[in-house]
Amino acid sequence: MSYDFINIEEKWQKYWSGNKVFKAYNNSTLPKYYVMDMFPYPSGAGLHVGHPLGYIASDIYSRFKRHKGFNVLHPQGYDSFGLPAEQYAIQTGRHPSETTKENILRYRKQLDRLGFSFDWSREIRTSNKDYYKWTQWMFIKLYNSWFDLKSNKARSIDELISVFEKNGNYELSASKNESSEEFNSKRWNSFSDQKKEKILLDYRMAFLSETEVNWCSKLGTVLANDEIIDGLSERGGYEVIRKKMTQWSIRISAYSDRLLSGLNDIDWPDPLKEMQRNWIGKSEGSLVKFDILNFDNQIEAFTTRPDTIYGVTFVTLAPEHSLVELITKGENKNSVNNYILESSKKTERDRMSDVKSISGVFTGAYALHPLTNNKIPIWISDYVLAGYGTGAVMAVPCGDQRDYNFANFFDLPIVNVFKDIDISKEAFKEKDNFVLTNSEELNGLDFKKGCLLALKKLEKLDKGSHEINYKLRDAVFSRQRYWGEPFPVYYRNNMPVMISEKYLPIELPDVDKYLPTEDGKPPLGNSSNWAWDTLNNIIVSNNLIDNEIVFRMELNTMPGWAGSSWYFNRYMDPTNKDEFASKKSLDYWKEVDLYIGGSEHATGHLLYSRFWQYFLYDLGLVPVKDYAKKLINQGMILGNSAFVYRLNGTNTYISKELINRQHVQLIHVDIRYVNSNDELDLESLRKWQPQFKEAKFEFENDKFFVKREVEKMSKSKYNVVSPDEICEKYGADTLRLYEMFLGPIDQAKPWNTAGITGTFSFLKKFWNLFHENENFNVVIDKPSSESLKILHKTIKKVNKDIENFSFNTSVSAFMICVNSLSAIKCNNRSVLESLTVLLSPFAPHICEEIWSKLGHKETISFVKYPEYNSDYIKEDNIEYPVSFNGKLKFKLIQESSLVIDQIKQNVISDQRTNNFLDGREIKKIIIVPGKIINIVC
RNA sequence: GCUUCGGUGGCGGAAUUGGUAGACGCGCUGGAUUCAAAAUCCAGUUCUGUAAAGAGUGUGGGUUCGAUUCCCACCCGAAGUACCA
Repeated sequence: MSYDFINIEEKWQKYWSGNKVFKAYNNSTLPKYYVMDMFPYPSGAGLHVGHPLGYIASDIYSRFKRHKGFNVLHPQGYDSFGLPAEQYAIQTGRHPSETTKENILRYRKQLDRLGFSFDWSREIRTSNKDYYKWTQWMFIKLYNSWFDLKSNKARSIDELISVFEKNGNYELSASKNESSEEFNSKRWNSFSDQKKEKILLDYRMAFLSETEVNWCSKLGTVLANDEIIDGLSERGGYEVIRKKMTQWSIRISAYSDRLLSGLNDIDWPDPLKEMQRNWIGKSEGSLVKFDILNFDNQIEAFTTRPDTIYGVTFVTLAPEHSLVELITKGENKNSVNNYILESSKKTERDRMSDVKSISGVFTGAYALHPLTNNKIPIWISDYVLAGYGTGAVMAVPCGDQRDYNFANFFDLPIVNVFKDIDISKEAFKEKDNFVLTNSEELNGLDFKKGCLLALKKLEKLDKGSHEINYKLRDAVFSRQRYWGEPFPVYYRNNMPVMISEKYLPIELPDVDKYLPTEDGKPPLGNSSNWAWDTLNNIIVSNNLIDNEIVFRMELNTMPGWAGSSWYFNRYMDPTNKDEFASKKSLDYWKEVDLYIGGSEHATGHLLYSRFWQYFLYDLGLVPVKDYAKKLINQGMILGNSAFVYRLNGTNTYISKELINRQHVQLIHVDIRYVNSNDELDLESLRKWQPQFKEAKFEFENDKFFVKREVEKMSKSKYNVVSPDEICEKYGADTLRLYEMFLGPIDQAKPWNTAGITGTFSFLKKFWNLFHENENFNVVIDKPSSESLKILHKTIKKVNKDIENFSFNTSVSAFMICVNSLSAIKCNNRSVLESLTVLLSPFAPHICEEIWSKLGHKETISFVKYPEYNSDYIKEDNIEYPVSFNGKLKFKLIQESSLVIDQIKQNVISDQRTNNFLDGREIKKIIIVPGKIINIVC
């Protein structure tokens, strides 16, 4: 009987889903374990072999935990709102919900084929109204909250209102938008409702404000910072400019500190934590206040180097700084305005590529040095970023290279505050190896002491304060797109009003066109039924808008990260109609124990979702702060692209070695037409694309070779390998094993189909262990000690490897095990049974088949996982000396204690140790519990 | 520039706290089986050398009886980030 993987896999996949084998229950006496994958975006292209890598790893771990007696939750769903579906809708006119459904169906089919143990009864889709109802609900919660800096948590807006009513906002310490207005309770109570609303909006966790946004006109929408790469849009690579727009934002910056310190408590990969730390960008320093000559206003500048305060020779403002207009005087007005205009025209990309050129203009105004009262000029320059710190810099040319360059370029004075340090060529940027000079009372101090004293002086004069600054910006939450969650918001008197939770979900309306309207309104502006009737509490026709009962709705939709920021909680109770998840289910599952996904989400989804969970936690809606205890980033599987060389301007292609400095272009060709020797099948190529039909080819030795290169797998590069082809040819079990065998889970690695024969023949050998001459043949006898040794070595290694997520080495261990067992022709039932259970997380179909052939009725998935017994392995007790330092150390292979005489004998008979002993006598033997033996001589 | 991670055969990659470097797989070579091929099985495969032997984990130093592993300097690669004051 040969290994018929096609039938076996089909049979068991049917069995598993038919019997709901992997359904997880919210009440169980078993300990819980929650394994989650980052849910996919169902794109039109389908899966390639790179996609399932993480799913296979998480599936192995889930199955392993099931064997270990855990109640495992292993769900899957779809992040189904998003731009690609909408782009497709724009091009074809088909409704995104239609194409999304199709794509999901195809994804599901492909996933099912790999034998995953997902509990599909818990599937969720972010674009389902039953789901986004709760996304909208949470948005309302954000809107109705403010952030209290004293208790460092989000609180209900009602509490803020009562604070205002009692004390005004003088004593309040809250995270808010820049608004200078201060009021006492009396004034607050005298404000109109609209005015109150306006003020409250500055404090809400979700707020509307005019902010500078990244506008991508090609995509017709704003983008978050993490959606921009090298100044171009991540999707499409289009130009992005800065633009002021009224937008919803989420006050994620309030959580900077907690998001940063929370990293210490979670088991996430270090590089990823580091990325989040950089993105949050904490820096500690001082806020320095500069009076302005002839004005009442002050310029606040953030600096990390208050010790160099005496080196300040000018102040630079960002062109967008709010004081620029006020302080610019007559003759400077023109040049300043021109400069502002020009820098606002620059795209992100221009600004970035323009880093080296120096530009700026003098405002004509002067600031006063806070300690010396010297007059120092105020300049503007776009090297100062409006979005960071206060948008103002106290320029210290001697200590900062940009200030240095700027001062030299515009011939501004430079004061050297570093004793005996040469700054004639460049600024001195170090924080060590200097003492201060030219700095009055700071003279002779180093960085640390200088900072302390400078700050103390500034504080005394009320000219400065200690300040911590973060790079993390509030997240823009509006998208001018169709395929996203609608806001549960209508506008009354131009102020946003939340629709009551009772009437959720606010369903996405149908539109004819998915592009923004011509007057720049988002696509929802194309809907004729997008108004809110406050009497009946329903969506009605736009014609009925009277601004008394019927009001216009918010036209923007939420960004992609809204739905993905809390989905892990929904899996716990996915069909709940009354809550996003019941308290009982939340308390039972608590958090994700293992989360697997790509590191490309480090500063997007993985930061937003942490924030979102913190927020829910503050409101007492979830029981844990951080939702994922452990996270693993799977590396990408790369494609092995093939190229042909085309002579420039011709339709002639030349084989790889014939280039000889001719001018050529590289053209991707489909890797299916290239064999493992990089030879191209020209006949198939000619049929593939018309340009090759009549093309000329120059051969070397009658063969045509292509150039190979490893790059990302993508349809457009013609290097995609589909899991379906592999399943057809070798089966899902082989694919699963091979993907794990390819290398460490977290490393990027190129796909190479040729290598798969190794894991395929391993499975055949495994199958043959149970079969002899076409018959299933295992015997019940006493297992040989040799077979037990082989088995238990493997059990030990595999258990350890799975716990360490070192799946590639456990596959190796299986291969060694099967080879060794077949070498000694072992067909002992108990040994092979244990091996089958051991292998089943990796190759579930074949193991399930064999399990049933062994006469078991239950599915293999819940059988107790084999544990190793050291008694079977013990043998060579001493390996070799470990270290020699007056003492000799021996490493033991087994923990079992040893007879001292045996050690002595071994030591003396071993030639290597004999050399070390050099004739000396063994005085004392110390056995250390940690497997090490010290021999003193 | 800064931060982080990495550099081991023809290739993907193994190697516990420093202890026989190259497990396992691919590829390659030879052999068996076959009319032949596929498949399968056996043997070999770091490099130099016929061999004996020697060299060898990016480079150069150091610690150590012993270094892929620890320390210092440098080179190269990948990822992230960047007028961040």
